[in-house]
Order: sequence, then C-alpha cells, then structure tokens
Amino acid sequence: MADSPIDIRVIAHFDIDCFYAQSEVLRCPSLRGRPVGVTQKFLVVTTNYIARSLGVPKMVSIDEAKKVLPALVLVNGEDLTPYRAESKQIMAVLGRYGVVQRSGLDEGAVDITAQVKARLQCGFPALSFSSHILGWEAVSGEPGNDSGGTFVNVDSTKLELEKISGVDTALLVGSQVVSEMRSAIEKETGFQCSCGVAQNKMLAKLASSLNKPSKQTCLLSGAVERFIAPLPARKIPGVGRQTEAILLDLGVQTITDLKKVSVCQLSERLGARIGQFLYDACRGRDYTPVLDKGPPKSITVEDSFRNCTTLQQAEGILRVLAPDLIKRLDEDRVETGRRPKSLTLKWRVQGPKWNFISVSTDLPVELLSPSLSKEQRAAVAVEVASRLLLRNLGHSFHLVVLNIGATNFVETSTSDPAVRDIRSFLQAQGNSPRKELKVTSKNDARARRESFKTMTSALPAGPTGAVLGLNFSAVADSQKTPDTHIFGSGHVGDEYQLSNSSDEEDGWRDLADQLKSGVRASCPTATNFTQTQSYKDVSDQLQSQQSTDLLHSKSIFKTSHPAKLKQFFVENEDVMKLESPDSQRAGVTNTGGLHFRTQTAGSSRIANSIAKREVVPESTSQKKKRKSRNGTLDAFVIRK
DNA sequence: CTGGGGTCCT
DNA sequence: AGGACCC
Repeated sequence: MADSPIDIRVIAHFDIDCFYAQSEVLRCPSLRGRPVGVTQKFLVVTTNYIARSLGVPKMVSIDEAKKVLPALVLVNGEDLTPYRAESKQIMAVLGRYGVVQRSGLDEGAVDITAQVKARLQCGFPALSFSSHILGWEAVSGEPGNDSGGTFVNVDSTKLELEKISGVDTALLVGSQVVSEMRSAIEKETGFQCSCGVAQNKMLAKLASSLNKPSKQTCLLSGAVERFIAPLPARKIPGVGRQTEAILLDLGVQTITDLKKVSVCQLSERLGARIGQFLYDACRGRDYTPVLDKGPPKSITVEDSFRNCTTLQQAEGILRVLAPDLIKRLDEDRVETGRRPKSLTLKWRVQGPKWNFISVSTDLPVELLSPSLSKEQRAAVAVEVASRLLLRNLGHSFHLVVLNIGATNFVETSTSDPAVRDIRSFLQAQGNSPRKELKVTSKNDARARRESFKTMTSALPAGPTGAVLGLNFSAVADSQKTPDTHIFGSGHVGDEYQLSNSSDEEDGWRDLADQLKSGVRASCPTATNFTQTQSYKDVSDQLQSQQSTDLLHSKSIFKTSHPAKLKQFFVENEDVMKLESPDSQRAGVTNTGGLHFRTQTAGSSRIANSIAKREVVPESTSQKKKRKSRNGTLDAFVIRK
C-alpha cells in the first residue's frame, strides 16, 4: 500500500548548521577558522563547530563559555535582522525544488517528490553524491553501519538495482536532488547545511540531525524501524518536557516502549490528538503534508532586562522596541499587502513563575498610516502599550521581559500577489496600463469592486501627478440628479472620460472599463467617490474614528457610506499615496487617498495650473448654485 | 546569567 | 489568555 507509487513521497529536511554563528562568519571573514559564539544578553545561544570541538556547546552562559575557552570570539546576535534576510534567501533557493515548510529561521522541510518523479521518468538516472545512508546494505550488497548510516559516495554502479524497492529508489534519487540543493544553497548564499531524506517530515528531520555539520543522511525504508526503535520518546518532534514526563510516568522511555502502549491508554493520559499522534509517530508514520505556511501570523519584538520597575522605565524600553516593530510591519506590508488588526503586549515578571502574561487590543490604524512618520507611529505604539501596562499592572511591578507585536493579519486589496505584480509590471512598462488589466463580470458587484481595487492598485505614481478632481456637484447639477456619483480618470494631455452612475460600484466598474478599453491613462490618479450628505455627519463619524488626515484637510467629503469610505481609505492607503511634487504645486492635497483641491478657483496660480491641464474651474453660476447647497468645496469641471 | 523569536491547541 | 511545543 505504502509502496504504491502514488503514495510515495520524498521529503527532505534542511537544517542550516549553527545558523547564527555561520552567518556571522560569512559576514566577517576574519572570524573564519576561529571559535565563534553568538550571544544574546548573558547567553551564548549558538557556537560554530570549531568552538564546539573545543568544548563550548550552544546555550551556555557567557561566563561559562569564557571559562572553558578564553579565546572564544563572541558576537552579539540580539538583532535578528541579518539572519532574517539570509534565511529568506536560503528558503527561496529551497522553494525552487518544491513546497517548503519553514520552522524557525534555519530549518525547513521540502517535498521533493515531483523532482524525483521527473528524474525517474526516463529510467533510473545516473547518481553521484555523498551521503550517509541507513539501510545501505539492502540496496548495495555492501556491509552497512547502523549507528549513523553508512557513508558512501554513491554512484549507480554500486547499486543492485533489481533489489531496490520503489520507495528506496525514490529516496536515493531524492538524495541526489538534495545533494544538488545543498550545493545550490552554498553557491548562492554561502551557507552549509545538513539534511535528512526520508519518506515523511518526521523521519527526515530525525535523519537530518544524525550527521552534522554539512552532511546529508538518507533513511531507506528497511532501516526505519531499527533506526527509531532505540531513540528516547523525547526525540519525537512534538514531545516536549511535559509529554516526556507523562510518558515516563507510564513507564515509557524509548520509542520501543511507546510502541507497546495502546492508543486508548495514550489518549486517556494525553488527549485523543496527542495520543493518536504518538501512536503513529513511534511507528515511523507521519502523514502530514509539507505545507507552505505563508508569511508569519504574528510579528513581535521583545527585550529582556533586569531592572524595570516603573512605568517610565517600561516606556523607555517600549521606545526602543516600537520603531523596530513599525519597521517590520512596514516591510511586511510591502511584501504581503496585509494589515494586522490586533496589537499584543506580553511581559514576564520577576519571580519563580516562568510564563508570560499577555493582553491584546485593537491595533490603532494610525500605527499603519503612511501619512504619519515612523516616529509618530512608534509614539502611538508606545502610548497604547504603556496604557495597557498601566491598566493591567498598575504602578508596582518588576518586569524582566517585554514583548510588543501585531497579529490577526487581514488581507487587503494589495494582498493579491497578482495585484502587486501588475503594479511592478506597470512601473517597468513606464506607467501604461493596458489589456493585462482584467475586468471581471459586470454583474458581480463584489467582483467589480475587487476589479476596481486591482486597477487602482496597479496605477503607479507618475511624473506629473495629474489630478482630476472629481466634481460631483457640478456634474450633478447638469444631470439634475443631486445624488449622482461621478467617476473619472485621466491624465494631462490624455483622453479622459467621466462617467456617472447611481451606484459606487458601477462607477468603479466604469473606471475599470475605461482602463481596459485602452483609455490612455499614463498617470491616472486615484479616483474618489462622493455623495451628498450632511457634512457634519461625515465629519463626526470620521472624527470619532480618529481619521486625522481627513479632518486636517478641512474639506468636505460626502458619502452615504462614511464607514465604507473610511474602510476604503484604510485598506488602500498605500495605493492612494499616489502623490508627486507637481500635484502639490497644482494646489492639490493628498489626504490619505483623495486628491482634491483645497484652494478657491480664484487663485491665479491654481487657475493657471488647472488651465494648463485643461481642467477649468466651474462656472460662477454653477459654483453659486452649489455653494448654496454646501458652502465650501470649490469644484471644477473637466472639459474635453 | 534562560534569547528572541515563532507555531498551534485549548 | 495561556500553555506546550519548536528553533
């Protein structure tokens, strides 16, 4: 059954050797050949293999390490930024060979089944790689070595092909693939790694730790049982201290012991899920697929310290952490387009209790607003976190760890990689939206809205920043339908069109249709939509939601859906940030999304600017009519 | 003299 | 919100 070709999987588990230490040596070549340790606070969190050979393991105190090896070179590794960047490079290489499931910065499983199958399509491929292989004797006729596997330089001539099962064939070819992957990683990133090749994630991981550093280990099917049998149950990934203690209580030390316990007994003590998991694991079974978990589900920054007993001290720490968090959230936004909805604060107090206390709250939108500086946004974070601390701890506390982060990421219009790709495409193409932009069914309101978002997302900031103010009231006058929405898009010197409709989404569709049908909009602006409604209502609503940008503008936006409008801004802030020096000179203000005029049309500078752009002020009579209705906005019409 | 992160489950 | 687990 498991040998049916359709069930065969080849999983490779990669583990970068002493990742932080290797990273430091790579970036500072003078460290090469010397014993190196990477420190965080008082701890040497990892050492390179030279240091290990001289008696310094990882996770020892600095004092201890120095005592054992005074020559140990210590590098501070508290800032993970370079490690994150290097990890990303490495994962990208792995990703070329199959789906990658990361775990931490330095590890990952890759499903290389497809690679293997492709190579087996034209018969048994030529092999040439070095590996430790468990179960070697069964495929070669040569004697085997049970402890760490037999080290062999494999070439096809050593194999007794007719003896080899389908699974083992696949694993051997997989080892060839892995050998090439390791070369690619080293060539492209400089990093050496160890790797395990087996039929599933768990076995691959166990195999990968068997031979280090810079070695690969293949676990053939015939060796699985005798390989895992003597291992302590604790070695099973997922069995930690607590589970181990419970198992010991059941008289279980090794995997062999574990095999003798029934699922029922295990489930009784550990719950059905863990019970079943252990039952499978000790038999070498792991059916879980290699899954790309995507971008992180939480982004946090933390620091530990000894002496934090006042709110002022805590704020001092937060002022260090907050800018880091903001920076990482900004990077995440660029990469993924999503935005976090929750802010979390975690801390640990001094004392025997080891655990964290955590609280979360709605993440203030200001934290992500592109119109606020990083410093302003960091200040908001400090403020919120500080209040959270005060509320939960009062004035008397003794913190030793403080962690602030963001979670509950939600997708936005820019989360779709296709959208971001189109945007890059357009930028590369010199701002020319063309047929590549797709418009979906006209009858599906949601699809149209998405389509609009796609369109506007794709619009790059252009050199002239042409702005077509959307003058709802002027055109509405001519239409004699005060509630009409008007949408437009265009560019200086380009053709432009206006459309109106009684529905916002229709308007979006119209814009999308225009772009699709080839209306040349080499630098279209974001458009806007409005509807007549009480200014005060909107103002109040926006104010209550602390939309400082919009209020600051002192201009009027009217919509029957203020919440919707707000939501649109919030979701599209980055898209709407289409702003250029010219647009400012033209008297156009960018308010977190809407381009509109704030000056009276009577200003000659503005008037000239408008005239040059073939955008002319509305007529005095139109203006009067409109002013009698709402009094403030200077509108202008766009004349073809 | 026990980092600075993460995941998932309950 | 906390706990167990992972690196």
